[in-house]
Amino acid sequence: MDRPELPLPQLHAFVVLAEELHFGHAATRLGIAQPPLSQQIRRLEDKVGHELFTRAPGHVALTPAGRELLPAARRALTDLADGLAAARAVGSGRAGRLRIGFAASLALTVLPGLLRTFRDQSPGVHLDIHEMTTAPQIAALHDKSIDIGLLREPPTDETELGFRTVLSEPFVAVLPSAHPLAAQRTVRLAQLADSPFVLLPRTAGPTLHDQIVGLCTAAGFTPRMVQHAVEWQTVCALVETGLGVSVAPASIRRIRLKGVAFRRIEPGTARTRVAVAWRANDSNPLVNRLLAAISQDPPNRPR
Amino acid sequence: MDRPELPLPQLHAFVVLAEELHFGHAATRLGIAQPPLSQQIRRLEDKVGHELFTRAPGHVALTPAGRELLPAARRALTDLADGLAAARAVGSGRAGRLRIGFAASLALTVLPGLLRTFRDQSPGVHLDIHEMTTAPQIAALHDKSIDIGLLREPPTDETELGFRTVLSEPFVAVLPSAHPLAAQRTVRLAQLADSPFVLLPRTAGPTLHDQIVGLCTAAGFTPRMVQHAVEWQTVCALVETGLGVSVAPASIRRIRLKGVAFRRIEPGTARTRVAVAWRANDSNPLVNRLLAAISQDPPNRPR
DNA sequence: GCGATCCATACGCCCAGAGATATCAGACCA
DNA sequence: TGGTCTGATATCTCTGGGCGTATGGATCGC
Repeated sequence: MDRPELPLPQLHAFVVLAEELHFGHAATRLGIAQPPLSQQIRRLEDKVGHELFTRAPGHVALTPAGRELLPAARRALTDLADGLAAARAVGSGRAGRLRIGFAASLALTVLPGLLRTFRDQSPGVHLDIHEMTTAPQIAALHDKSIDIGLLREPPTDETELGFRTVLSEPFVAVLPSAHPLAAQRTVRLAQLADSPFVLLPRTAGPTLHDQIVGLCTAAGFTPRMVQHAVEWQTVCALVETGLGVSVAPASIRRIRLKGVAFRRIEPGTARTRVAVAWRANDSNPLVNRLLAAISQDPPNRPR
Repeated sequence: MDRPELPLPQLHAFVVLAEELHFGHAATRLGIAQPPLSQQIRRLEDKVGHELFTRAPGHVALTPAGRELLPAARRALTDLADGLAAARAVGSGRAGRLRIGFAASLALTVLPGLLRTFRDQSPGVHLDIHEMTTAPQIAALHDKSIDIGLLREPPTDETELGFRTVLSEPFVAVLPSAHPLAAQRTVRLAQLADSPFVLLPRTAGPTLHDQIVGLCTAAGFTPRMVQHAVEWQTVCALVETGLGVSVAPASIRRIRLKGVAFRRIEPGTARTRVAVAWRANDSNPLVNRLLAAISQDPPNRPR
């Protein structure tokens, strides 16, 4: 690509004159006097090396060379105007694309409100949402395949990522309706000691997994795993079949299955945090806009 | 169309930097020092209103806004470079389009050589050739639907057109082979006084028509028209059928029909001129190139 | 900790070009 | 023939920006 030879102001004058075919009118449209316009055209013709207009008195017309240059000039000007507008829209966060990873358990709680709030504020922004568990979200943030993560139990050793807790919720026991404990309003964790467990695999989200196992350990037993499933939806389905019980964040109450009962765990002091995560050095203004949307409309309780 | 906000040199620098993603290398490619490049980018970012690159030490990358602007900038630059090259090619006569009207009788004589010469000199030029008689050529030159005319007997009262004679040729008698006069090597015009005539209609080319009729009148008779035809080819075909005789420019000897004889007219003083015609005020360089091609390769005798 | 690398900043030079006003020249019309 | 319209020319001003050199500051690798 060579260095540009034709200044844009002259091309603009050229295009306008080509439309008006009248120096006086074109100058008026350009907001300048007529002599400067004559100069602009003259300079442009000097650079092109050929006349672009024939000036018969009372009749200005394009030469073949001018006819050849006109569409290119027009395209260049509109391209730049459009490109500039688009760049400004993206730069100011009025448009663009934001890739969001989210934990499946949030699909029914924090995610809908967040998306609605953000879309209202930034209707021009395209949102790509990808369901993924915590660990893949961290990796995806690092390799820049997502810009925002909505995840559980953020790791504490991530210096390049920012985290902000958006929700703190207790745990619930997930029981088949037929389970004896389902008759109680609340459940103490130790009562689950003998039941087989269904949980997410540790690789999906080690922190949350360790937290749940830790709770059981504190209650005096080691949970006996019979099955792993990568989505809470699946966990509930497995519980429904009577395969086992589970312990899960309260959000999953939103998953309504006939044969599954959710029971508050006593004491309810242990809580799991849902956080939004982003690259600390991300200059994309949409990231900050989304964080602002979260602050403005905090989903601070499980609904 | 608004006045352009982004200077092209800055956009050029932007595009190069977006390709190199390295200020030093980009500056070298642009042939300038590094600080000026930093300034260019800075000024461009000021005008856009947003950063276009993230400058992490050792790692320059486009922002979303920059990614949005880049294709538009690239398109604009290539469009202008291409448009400028095309305009220069057209302006210098290396490319473009030339519309030529020509009399059908020249299709076998002056036209082929002229086209060959011109195409050799200006291979990039597209030639539109249109067969038409003299009067329509004059009209087409005036309304600019052709740029060049090749016609017979140019009118003398056309101030806005330029003419140059390219060929002066005698007349021949066109006879059926069976005609008694076909036995002679030459024919005196008065010998045709009793034969019916086939000619082009006067509207096709009044000057040539009047000239032929004038020759007959000078020879002491008024030709008796039995048929008009708008092409010499047709005239010859009609003569072949024995419908009549004709008087035509010698060029039409090139039309070879078994049953038609061409005979020199004695005395051969009367000649018809073939001229090239153009708009005197036409600034199209291709017109002058074509005129130059004619001067260089004069088709000065009927072949 | 010490260069090396890389980009930003500061400052100065200089010119192309965009703008204005005043004036001229040709064509056309009354 | 003189007025009008149109575009060109002449001349001046001013500023944006393109480029240079010198220097500062941050990060990285050894």
